[in-house]
Amino acid sequence: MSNKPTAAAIPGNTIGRLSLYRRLLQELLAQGTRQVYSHQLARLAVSTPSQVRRDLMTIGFSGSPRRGYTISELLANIEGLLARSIETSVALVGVGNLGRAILAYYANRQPVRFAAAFDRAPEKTGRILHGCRCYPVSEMAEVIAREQIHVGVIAVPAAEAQGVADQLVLAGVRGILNFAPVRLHVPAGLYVEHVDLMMALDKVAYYAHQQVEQQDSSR
Amino acid sequence: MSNKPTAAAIPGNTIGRLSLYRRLLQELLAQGTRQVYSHQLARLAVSTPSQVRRDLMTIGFSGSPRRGYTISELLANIEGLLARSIETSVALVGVGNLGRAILAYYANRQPVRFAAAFDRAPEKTGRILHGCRCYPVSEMAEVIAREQIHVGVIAVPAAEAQGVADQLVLAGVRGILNFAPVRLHVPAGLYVEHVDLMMALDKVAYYAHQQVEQQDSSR
DNA sequence: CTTCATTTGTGAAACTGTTCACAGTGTGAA
DNA sequence: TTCACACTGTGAACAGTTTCACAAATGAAG
Repeated sequence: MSNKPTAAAIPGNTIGRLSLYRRLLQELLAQGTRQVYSHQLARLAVSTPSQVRRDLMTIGFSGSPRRGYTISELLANIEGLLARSIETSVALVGVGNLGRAILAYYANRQPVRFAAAFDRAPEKTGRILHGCRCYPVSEMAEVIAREQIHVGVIAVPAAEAQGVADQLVLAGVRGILNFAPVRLHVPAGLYVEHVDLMMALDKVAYYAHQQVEQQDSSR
Repeated sequence: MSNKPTAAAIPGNTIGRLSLYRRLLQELLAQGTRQVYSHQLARLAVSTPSQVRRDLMTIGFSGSPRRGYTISELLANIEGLLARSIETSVALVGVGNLGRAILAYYANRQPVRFAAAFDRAPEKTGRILHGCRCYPVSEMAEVIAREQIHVGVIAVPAAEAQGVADQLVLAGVRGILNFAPVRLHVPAGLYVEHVDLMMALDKVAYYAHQQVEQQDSSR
């Protein structure tokens, strides 16, 4: 039986929170804490104890009553689950303002390796930024195959994003993180995560403004 | 009756999609299209016709059978709802790599006005970046009050984010867009949107890798 | 050894968001 | 003017997620 039943599909929200827990647990461990209760982790994550327990239950991790969860074990568990990221090499496409900021942001954070960057502009290629070599887009397929890259990060203008995505898919990438303000069409089964900055700001503006109105109307 | 019943709380997901529809509709209008069907908009948004119709129903907008939705009307409707953003001034805190990229990204996109930026480092203050003046953090309260800023964007290192959030709240901001990899604690009623780049990449890496495994196990 | 306080694990309820399916309707064609 | 079609609007089913509430387990204290 090579198929562990634990390996069922974990919902995206849960994966997101696990990523957060990992960071928090790393900090706690660095501070010398050994054990943690669901309510403590919940406070750090700005969540609820129930939610934390449910998430840990989802990944099949157990604590013990009265003692809580052993941080080192829990951390190992979560890292084993997610951060094959360690084994996952990533490619960045688009070395503009945003691309460079992304590179800087992820540089030297543990579980990520940017194995290559790509840009159309010749003056950007050939250099090494934050430990990541920049190639011309024409070499994308070749480099992605050679470096065993499974994830692509798109940080190009909206108009070029779909084309880049197509190239990435063709090159064999299995997941895409897209910063361009367009929805990407990809073959079924491929995973795409959109980070839509415009949408994010619109949401904040909407709710912030709504509050102002409620305040006004309650005079 | 000053309270329009339409003004009920619209769920965050819907607001997000409306933001997307707005962009798509703007493009369509620029191309000279006048009318659009739910299934067309759905294809552009990589969504479903049902979802589109439900969203427009949520904001109380009606089309007509066989004709679809009139783009100009729909756009006006959505903009009237969301993009009080036009009236909402925004402040950026943290003018590092990410902060500058954010500024560049939003600069000259219609419904956003970055009225001020703040940074601790003296060598960054006093300049004007992408049409946005940079002040020292000590002047935050004053500038935010003067410029009627209601939204703050946080792009500082994790360790400083909570402190900055507290200052923003104190200065009277009503919504926060947070790029720092920490969960912020704010008074109830204030809106916070987190853009967690680490989490986003973890999600992609997880699902991308899972795919690889499924492929392998199905030999 | 027993009791008590505390925390986990989890079935079930409640809630939220999405999709279905079809009645109703305006439109263009004849 | 009538007809048939292709669309919208929406109640209701469905799916997914979060929260509740409580039994079971554990360690500490007496």
